[in-house]
Amino acid sequence: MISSRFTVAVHILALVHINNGNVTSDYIAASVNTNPAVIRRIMSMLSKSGLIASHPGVIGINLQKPISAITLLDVYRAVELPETKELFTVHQNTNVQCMVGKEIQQALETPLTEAQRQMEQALAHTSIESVVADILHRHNNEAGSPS
Amino acid sequence: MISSRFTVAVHILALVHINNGNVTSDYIAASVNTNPAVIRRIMSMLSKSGLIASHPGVIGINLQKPISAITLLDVYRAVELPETKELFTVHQNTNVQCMVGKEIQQALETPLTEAQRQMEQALAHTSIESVVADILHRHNNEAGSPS
DNA sequence: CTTTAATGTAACCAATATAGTTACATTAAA
DNA sequence: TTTAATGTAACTATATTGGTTACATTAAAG
Repeated sequence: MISSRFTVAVHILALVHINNGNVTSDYIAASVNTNPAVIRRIMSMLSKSGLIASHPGVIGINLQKPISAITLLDVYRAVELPETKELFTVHQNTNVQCMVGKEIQQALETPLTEAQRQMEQALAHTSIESVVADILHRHNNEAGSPS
Repeated sequence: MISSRFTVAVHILALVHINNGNVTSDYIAASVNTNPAVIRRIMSMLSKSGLIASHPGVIGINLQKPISAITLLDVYRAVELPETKELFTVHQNTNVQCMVGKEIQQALETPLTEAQRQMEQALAHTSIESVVADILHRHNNEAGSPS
């Protein structure tokens, strides 16, 4: 299972974009319903990946790329797998005296890498801009009369 | 990250197929290099999903479907997400007073479901039969002279 | 019938990941 | 100088994973 850091990070970026960067970690935390330190921890990961920039003592979070150029894949890579890069865990230290134990990792590499690639390509097809557009669209529809 | 139960389960099925079902959990554990109880725990999940059948006191594991009809997706679903079914964790209990907090889960559902679907479809393209064929192929190539 | 050996499963344990929480140093604006 | 925000560390609770031991159940072999 992929942790909720990912969707929280999308939440952060949506708020940053909608408010033109004028948001604090306290404000974001109130929307996410968690602790400001949790938000700042995820912000740190987004900063290290070059998606946002912020400064101590200064209100405001600056997107480092156009919102239309930030995809779900960028966010996923920023907050999940910051070092490992692999979606699937392949068991190691198998018995090389056995043919299956000797070859299983290599035999699985191609199909598992391809599965990960397909998932990542799907994430790459959606920008944060379109997620925000969907949020605004849903909000406007609900804000209208219920007739 | 997806746990190694998945690749261990593939390992189990490969050994079952290659040995025509005449394998014990001790034998499999020696190839995987783990404890027999770990193997039996995963076997239990494969049984509950209808992929294999076995019986106390009896050596032998019976595939319940043709090996060519068992895909990596079948195995993945059997040993991962036995109840939840969702690859991504979406944070809940967000602040509905905020537009983003109110709509974020719905806005993410389509792209995340699609990403999961793409990954699963990729897994569905590879059968255990083809994994075993790859193992045999690699084994035969290496077994030959190194010339 | 008895012995043997295998599966099915429960009960722990250690290690790790996740998310929440508190605290505080650093920084810059008012 | 005061205020307030970020950056980060430390600690905790919880859940997951994988390893381990133990044992009841079962069936085959002798």
